[in-house]
Amino acid sequence: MLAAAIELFSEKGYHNVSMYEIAQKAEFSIGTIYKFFKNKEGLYKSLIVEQADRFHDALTNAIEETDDEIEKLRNYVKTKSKVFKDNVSVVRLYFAETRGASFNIKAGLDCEIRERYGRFMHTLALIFENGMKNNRFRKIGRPYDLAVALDSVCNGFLLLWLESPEQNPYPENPDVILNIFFKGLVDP
Amino acid sequence: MLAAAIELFSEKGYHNVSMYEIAQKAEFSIGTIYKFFKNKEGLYKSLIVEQADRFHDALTNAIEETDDEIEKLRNYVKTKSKVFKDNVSVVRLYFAETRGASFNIKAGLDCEIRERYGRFMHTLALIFENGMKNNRFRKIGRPYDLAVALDSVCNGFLLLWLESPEQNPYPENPDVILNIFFKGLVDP
DNA sequence: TCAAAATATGACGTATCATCCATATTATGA
DNA sequence: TCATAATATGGATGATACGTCATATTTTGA
Repeated sequence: MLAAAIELFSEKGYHNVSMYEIAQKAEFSIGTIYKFFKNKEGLYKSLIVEQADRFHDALTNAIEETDDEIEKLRNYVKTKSKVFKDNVSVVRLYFAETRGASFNIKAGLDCEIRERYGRFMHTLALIFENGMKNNRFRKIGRPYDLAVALDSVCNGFLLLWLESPEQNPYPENPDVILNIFFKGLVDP
Repeated sequence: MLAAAIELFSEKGYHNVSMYEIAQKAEFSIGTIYKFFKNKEGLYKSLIVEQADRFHDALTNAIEETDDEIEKLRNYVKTKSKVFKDNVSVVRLYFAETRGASFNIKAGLDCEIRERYGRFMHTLALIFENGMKNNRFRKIGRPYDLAVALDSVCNGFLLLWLESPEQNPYPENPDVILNIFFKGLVDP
């Protein structure tokens, strides 16, 4: 049932999907949906929160797999790629909620998702902070700024890939993305 | 009239704004709106395209103001900040259309806006390409990738700033962003 | 086997809106 | 000044869709 809703919301957007459509696709009746969810908004909300948590959990696990800061970042980029590629339809919704301005639901959802996203960003920032403390990284910016920057770049590439996967492949090698940060553009 | 629509769409989203509301705010009657625009979708479309063009024109001009590649990038970052700060409500819509998955309109608009965005991204990529040709920049990645990366980072910071302007100020100094690219994170 | 509980159904009440168009208002210019 | 053109208005209309609930179906267990 959630799967049907995800696919439809992802394809047409919250306001362009009717409960009738969802019921059809899920092979349930409308009434049954209302047994599981308070209303349409509740369905969407629980769907988004569940999926966002899945993403963040996977990313957090990837980071914690090793102690080496550079390897952590590599794992992060790789996992982000993998998880997103395996969940294309969810990614569209995830981006709509975390990156773009989501107008799907009047208010309230944004806060919850954004808060979780913010917490994860702090986890990411910690890698840069530690890397700077033990001199693996040069102090070229605030750790949180670097975390935002890295995540933004990954999202940028993922967005291109979403638009036209064959024309804009998400780099297989995480270093294509990381080198933008690791190697300076101008000579030191 | 466009101003009223922008504000409402930006605040509540396409589907949560009625023509009645727009008419009220614009101090016109509903019928008059239909004299100027074919329908609600037409209103939104012309509004978005016009604003996106304004943004891209301003950014293109900023880039063309100087011949120095580094200075071009500085102008880009600075102008992006300025234009966006002066048009907060529009930015939300612009992001929804170019960054997040826009579900406001069934189809067609995406293409037009995205295409313009893509064209601009090529302009930006040209700076990196030229900079590499004349050895101002090291060849740390494909020019187009670097353009996407820089734009994504700016967008990332702008998004934070949109969420809570006082807690996450968009860096006054463009080098805070550019140094992420200019200076390598790890020792060469 | 069958009655009672649990669950599923989908037609319907109600509300909202986009859009149209008959009418009213304003502008023009002779 | 007034007839005619141009423009503005907002109530009427029809379509869509959420959420309910009386009814139907299935499951349970005695």
